[in-house]
Amino acid sequence: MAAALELFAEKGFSASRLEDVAERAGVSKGTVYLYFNDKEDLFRKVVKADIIENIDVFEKMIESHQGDIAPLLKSILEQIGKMIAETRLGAIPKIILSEAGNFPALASFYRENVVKRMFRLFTALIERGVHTGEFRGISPPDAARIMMAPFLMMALMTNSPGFAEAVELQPAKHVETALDIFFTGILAENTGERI
Amino acid sequence: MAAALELFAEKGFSASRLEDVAERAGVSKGTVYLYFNDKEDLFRKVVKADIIENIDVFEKMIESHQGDIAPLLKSILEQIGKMIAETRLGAIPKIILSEAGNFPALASFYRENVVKRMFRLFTALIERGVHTGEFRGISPPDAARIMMAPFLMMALMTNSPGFAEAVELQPAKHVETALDIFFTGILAENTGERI
DNA sequence: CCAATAAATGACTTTTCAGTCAGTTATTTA
DNA sequence: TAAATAACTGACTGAAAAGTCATTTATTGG
Repeated sequence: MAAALELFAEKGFSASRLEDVAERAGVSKGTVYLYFNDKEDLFRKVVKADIIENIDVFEKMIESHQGDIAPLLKSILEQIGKMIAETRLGAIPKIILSEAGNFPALASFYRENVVKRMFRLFTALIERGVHTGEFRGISPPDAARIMMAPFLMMALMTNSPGFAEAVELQPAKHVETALDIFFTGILAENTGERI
Repeated sequence: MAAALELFAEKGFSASRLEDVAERAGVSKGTVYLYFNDKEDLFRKVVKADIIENIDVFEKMIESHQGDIAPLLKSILEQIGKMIAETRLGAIPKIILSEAGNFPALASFYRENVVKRMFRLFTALIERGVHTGEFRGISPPDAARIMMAPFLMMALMTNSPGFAEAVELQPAKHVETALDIFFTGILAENTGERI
């Protein structure tokens, strides 16, 4: 599955030969079919693994959280940034977006269980911040989308050869700047809405 | 070429049958081969058309501009937002990112002539704003990347069925919020660096 | 109006690759 | 240590799709 994720990220799903996946994993093509019904099944299992659990963790963190929203939000985003920088998980949104048209069921699963869930989670957090007066009166869903964008960008670019370099994208710096500009942009204190 | 762009955007390059491109264009498969050497040649020509000219226009606008940077920057970004919302051009970055591994030469062309050029253009503008004191002392290349992210997001999502809806992305609103948060986040006046 | 030329067609050939399975190798159990 | 079982292999098959080209259809010019 790790070999498949790598190859799919590099070449896309359709353009990846199952034999190359097998070779990269150090087995023969036949072996792959002992564990996965077909190529699509392999793709589906690659996507489902490792994704859902992380969201559960974030939801738990949020439920039990007390106090200011910004530090929690920053902490979650920093963790996501680390995950994209240090693992191959960022390749999954890239593959999903590319292949959404060919695998409607999988795309739908991903939209419902990952995209929408993350979006709701961030929207709810920002809403809390707006209610307490910590953030200024922006629309929470709109702000959530803008907040997510630099992370999507980073996921895509670090998994497409040469693109991160083309925009001088260094993960840690990128996350830091994203948080700096976003929070400066929505904190009430910076636009005179509070204090 | 318009038919190809549509189909590649929907299904990806490898998964698109040349016969389907031909059908959508209202010609036969043979006809496609009269105008393009092979599938890859078609892809290359689709990507190169319509992209470069727009950047030339922006560079001209910038050269001749006098006065505050923010309004110019906003105007350029609004135009880009409109283009993504109203044409299929946003599909091109999506296809390029997906297929970068399979077409290194094309990916390299796109990185040099589109990504890097836009990136330099935005970086230079932000730098001017920082120098005049209009923007606070952020790193221009870092800010440029963050500024571009919501537009990349929009290009990808509006060209992947169901994803724009999943995050309630309405192009005009999205652009407006992106600009609002970004400029609030970098204007010097909001962090006390100027007046 | 007809010949010459250009454009388009779609049946055909070739290539590629997902998926199969009879045979081989490794591991477990008695 | 030998039989039984499990894991793996890669040559093979069939389907799908890229790419070809002899033939047909449309356009132009005299």
